[in-house]
Amino acid sequence: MGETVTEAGQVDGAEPDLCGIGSAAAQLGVSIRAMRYYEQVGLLRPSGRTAGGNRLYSRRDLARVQRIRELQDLLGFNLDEIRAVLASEDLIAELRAQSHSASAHGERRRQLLAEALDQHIALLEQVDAKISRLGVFRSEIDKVVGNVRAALTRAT
Amino acid sequence: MGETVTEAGQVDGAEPDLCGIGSAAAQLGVSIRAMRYYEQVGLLRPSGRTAGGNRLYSRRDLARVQRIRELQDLLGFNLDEIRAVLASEDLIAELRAQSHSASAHGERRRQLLAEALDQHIALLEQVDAKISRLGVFRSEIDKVVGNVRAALTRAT
DNA sequence: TTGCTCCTCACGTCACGTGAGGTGGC
DNA sequence: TTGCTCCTCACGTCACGTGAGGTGGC
Repeated sequence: MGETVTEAGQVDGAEPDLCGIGSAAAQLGVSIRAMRYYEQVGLLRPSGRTAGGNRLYSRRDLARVQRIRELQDLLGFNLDEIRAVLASEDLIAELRAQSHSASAHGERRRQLLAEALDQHIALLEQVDAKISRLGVFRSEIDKVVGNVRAALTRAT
Repeated sequence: MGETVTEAGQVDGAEPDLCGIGSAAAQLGVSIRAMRYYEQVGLLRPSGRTAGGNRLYSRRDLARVQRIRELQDLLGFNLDEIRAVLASEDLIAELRAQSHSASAHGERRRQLLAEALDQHIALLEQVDAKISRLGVFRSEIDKVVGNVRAALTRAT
């Protein structure tokens, strides 16, 4: 891990806090294979590599993987759908980096922001729908639990 | 659909309200292939077949498929995990069918009920954990929406 | 030199999707 | 006879799991 970092793309030269694939996967609770697969399909790019070819991940990379897993686990999105969400988030971050006044095309910027807003509002609605369905499911299970508990007290 | 029903396993001879695989799949919003696959891996058994070999599903069969999809979509269970949950629910239904006093082994029955209760309480906890995670995720997305909205009002 | 972690193929698996070719009742 | 729905193989796909064989720094 003490190797020199190549192609980091870092602007400020101060310690970028990178870690290897094993440490990254352990911290996130995902498999090493999954990390490599996300890279293979173009969802994730490690911020650097060691001279020996080992992948190096920044905190932003780790946050990206976490977002991928949230969209998979909580909403059941496939990797193409996740790609679209991440593209929208990347766009927002990019538009925020260039200030409004500095941008040459203010109208184009406004339009892109509006699209990203719509996408995220749609996401919110999907989250709410899931929470609502889970509430219904919860009450079904709760009813079964109540019935079995009653049957048990009658049986003692 | 007007064919005679074989091997229905129905006790009371009155109209059992069976439907074909196409109608069943459409009602449930699942694919015909998925219905056949659940049968292939032993999760589902159509209540009957026509003389020509067409599958016939009862309301209980449809409810079973719905439960399979809930466990898949809402909790992300695989079919082995779902098999265990359904086995527990089947056991509860069976134990309820034979009344306590009629049962020869009351203690065995009590133990099986206790196990099924534990399983369903664990299920409840998993549902609650999912709802909680979704709440956190929701607030993250909500924050992004707020920020983008603010950027848009500044841009107008 | 010995472990340990990392690398790149590449085949296996789970839960289906998707034709291929054939049967059966209005 | 013509559609329509159903049937059984059987290969394809997505998101990885799992070795196979090799490299690289303490």
